[in-house]
Amino acid sequence: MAGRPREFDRDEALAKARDLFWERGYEGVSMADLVDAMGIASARIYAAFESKEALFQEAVMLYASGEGGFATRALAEEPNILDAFERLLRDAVLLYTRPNHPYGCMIVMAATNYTVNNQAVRTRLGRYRRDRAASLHARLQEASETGELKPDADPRALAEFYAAFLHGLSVQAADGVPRDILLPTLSQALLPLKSALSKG
Amino acid sequence: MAGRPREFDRDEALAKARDLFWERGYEGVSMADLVDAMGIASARIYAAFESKEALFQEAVMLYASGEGGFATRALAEEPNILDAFERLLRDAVLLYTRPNHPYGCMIVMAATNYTVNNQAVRTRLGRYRRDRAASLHARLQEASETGELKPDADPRALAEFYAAFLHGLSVQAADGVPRDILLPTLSQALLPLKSALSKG
DNA sequence: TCAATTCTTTGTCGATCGACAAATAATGTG
DNA sequence: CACATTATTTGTCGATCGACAAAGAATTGA
Repeated sequence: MAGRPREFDRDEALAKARDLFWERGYEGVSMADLVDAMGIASARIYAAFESKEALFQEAVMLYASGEGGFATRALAEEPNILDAFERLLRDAVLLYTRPNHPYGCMIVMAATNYTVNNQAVRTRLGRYRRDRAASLHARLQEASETGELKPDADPRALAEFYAAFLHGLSVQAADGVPRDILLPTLSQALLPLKSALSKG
Repeated sequence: MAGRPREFDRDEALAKARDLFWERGYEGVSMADLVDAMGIASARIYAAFESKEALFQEAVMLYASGEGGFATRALAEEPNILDAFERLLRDAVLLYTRPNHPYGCMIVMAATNYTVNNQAVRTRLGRYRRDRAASLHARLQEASETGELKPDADPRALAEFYAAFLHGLSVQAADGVPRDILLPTLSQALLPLKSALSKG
């Protein structure tokens, strides 16, 4: 276990790949683009990351465990469900409209188009999106069972409503809708949850 | 002004191209795919439609003036704003989850990823999406001025909220979320408008 | 009938796609 | 030191991309 040491910073290179995929999507980024952005020859990329698809996959995981994990964090850390959703939505807008970063959510934007070869890439991101909807549902279901929500509240409908809204925020942001336009939509978006609360 | 008559049905061929672009997006469809789906040689496609980009453009216009025009129709035909938005959202879900058709909205799905060459395609669809948001805004603004909405209602925030939700519905549908899951989210989504109504 | 026009057939073009082979260089270990 | 191991350099591979050139076929109008 020795060998010549790697001369570039693997994490740095991965972050640059993530940003490029985030902005243009899997198929919008060519190996030549990656060579330019990462600053290393293609053979080195293959040696370090195996393939374009594996590199993309790792870049998505970096995103999901970093900035992209805001939903998981808000749901886990906020005991009050309204606080959780307020924070979650606010963090989403702030991330999707962050200056000097690609607009929108990487997991929503990076693989909606797909050639036949790359259907697997799209399907996997779709699964991530469904996972997020499922975690919203789980939190709302829990709130329903603990009495945080009214007995007649519909956790599933609320979950899919917020999942849809989150995905839509990403499209809006990617289209250049600015932060100060998107933030005021959140008080609208929170009304369904508020009217499902027991003490509201 | 004569010449050999065209042997294939141009409208039929265009509709097939629309369906393919709808399902896989601009860059997800190659000329070879179009040749297969439309059943005509590539030189004939170029003779009839000029280029892949022009064909895509025309396919988008076909979609927008057909099934994709549900929002325009609902806003124009329903005098009551709540009726308009109820119908608009319902039509969206029905279209996006229509059996034997691609899922989701063509204008939302067909060009979110883009290589540098095709940035123009993406930008144009983004403009269409902004136009739809603008038409929602116009209708809400009108409702505000005629007193259909409360004086303190925020037409812009409502418009961007519904634009985002519509875009999100498309992502959800494209991920395979079924119609009977998406329809119950609409009563949630209508709450913000209902609470902005004057007589509510 | 023939000239002008338009469509269809056939084949191919240069560019780019993702991916790798082979040779060389740099490390730790024995 | 020699050796095994891993990284880098350099060049290139076959496949596919969108696009079109050239020639033949079918139509209308003169």
